[in-house]
Amino acid sequence: MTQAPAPDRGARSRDAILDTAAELMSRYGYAATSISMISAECGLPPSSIYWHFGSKDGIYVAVLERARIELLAALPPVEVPGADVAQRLDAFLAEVEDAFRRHPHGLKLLLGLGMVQQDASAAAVAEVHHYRDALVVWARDALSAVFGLDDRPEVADELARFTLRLASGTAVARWFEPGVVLETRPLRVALLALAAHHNAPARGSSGGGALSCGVADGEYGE
Amino acid sequence: MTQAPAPDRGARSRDAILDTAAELMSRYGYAATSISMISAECGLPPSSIYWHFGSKDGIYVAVLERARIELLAALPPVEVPGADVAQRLDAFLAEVEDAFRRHPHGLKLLLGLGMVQQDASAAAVAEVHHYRDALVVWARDALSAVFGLDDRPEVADELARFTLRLASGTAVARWFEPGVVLETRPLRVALLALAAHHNAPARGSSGGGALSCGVADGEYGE
DNA sequence: GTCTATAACCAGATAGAC
DNA sequence: GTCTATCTGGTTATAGAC
Repeated sequence: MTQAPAPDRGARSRDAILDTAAELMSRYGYAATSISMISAECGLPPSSIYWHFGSKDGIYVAVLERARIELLAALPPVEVPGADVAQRLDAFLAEVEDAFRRHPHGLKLLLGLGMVQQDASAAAVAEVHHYRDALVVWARDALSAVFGLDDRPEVADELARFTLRLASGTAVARWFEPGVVLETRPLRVALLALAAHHNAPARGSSGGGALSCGVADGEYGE
Repeated sequence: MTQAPAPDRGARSRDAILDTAAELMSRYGYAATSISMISAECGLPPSSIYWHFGSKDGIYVAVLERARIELLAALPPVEVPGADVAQRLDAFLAEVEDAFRRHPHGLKLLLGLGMVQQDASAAAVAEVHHYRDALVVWARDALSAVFGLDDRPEVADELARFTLRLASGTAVARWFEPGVVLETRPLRVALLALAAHHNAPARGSSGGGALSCGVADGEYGE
């Protein structure tokens, strides 16, 4: 009941602006989100928003930076626990699916800009690439750990690209139909088949050749 | 050398506006593309643009409609030729990859709006969904024909979703790095493994059980 | 740090001559 | 069908009191 001495009123306002901006920008995109909209939604006048962030680009950079930090914190650690490939993969996929469901902002922000490369401020472009690069590195390292691909970086890269592109595409689908989730069952089948196709060592699995798959390499092989 | 009697000057202007708008909107998104930009780029004054399309929404609808028609015309026909699954799948993937490479506008327009659902005009929303639905139907029918899934519509749906999401995600990646292509090799492995996982009949293939895959169903099965 | 008020500008859209 | 000129309203951003 202390009557709001509010030593940190500034920080709270800053967060409120950031929350509102993240919500609106991930819904309408950067260009279509105006300062007036943010102001009306969060209650603070435009001048306060400018006091905190300096410019519209500044808001965007701050929003994206926070989304990146939150998303990376929510993603599974690179060293997934599990004795064999199947266990690690299941743990990995469960956590990815969960992060995807609980952090709808992340990818939508990256997509919903409408200004990714051209005409944007250098800081905004840098943050966009920072965000994206962090995701790529995380995916490569995590999948490398899951499949034991320390000595096959190009395979880990392919699995990472595949996973991230499927996740991005699912984020696009969720844009059109809210409620769409990342389908981990087909992704699981696909990742196992891809690893087998490359004769991944499957270190820690029950057997060296266990991942080989007749379909991919045999009858229908390239 | 006929000195431009130009009986179809209107149609040519309309096309020029459409070309410019498609280029700009797929690059910057709908909201960030202004009438002035289109006017400056294509040479015609704003009033001419409004005479042809009535409103900014009208331009967007026309651009999207044309992109949809062009993309669908470029996609492989539903009935892919080929005696067995492998042949049909290869033909299918080759054409999809080609269409993806040669029609960079399509997906970027769908993504780069920043206004997909809310606040947009009813006509724009309808055209966006028309576009998307046409792609979904095409993918389901084509993959159903490739794998012989007439009696397994839910499997065809899953393969279609998988393929389209991977393609959408790749379109997003291409947004960041121009030159990115649709990787059909991993997609091929994944689709075969998914079909095998569902015990797809593989009608027209060399054998009924040929698609079964030890990895997906056996040791690591769910 | 937050507010009211407003400057400077550019957007989408229209009027009407030709 | 195309042009010049313009209206109205919203946009980013700032000034200055509190």
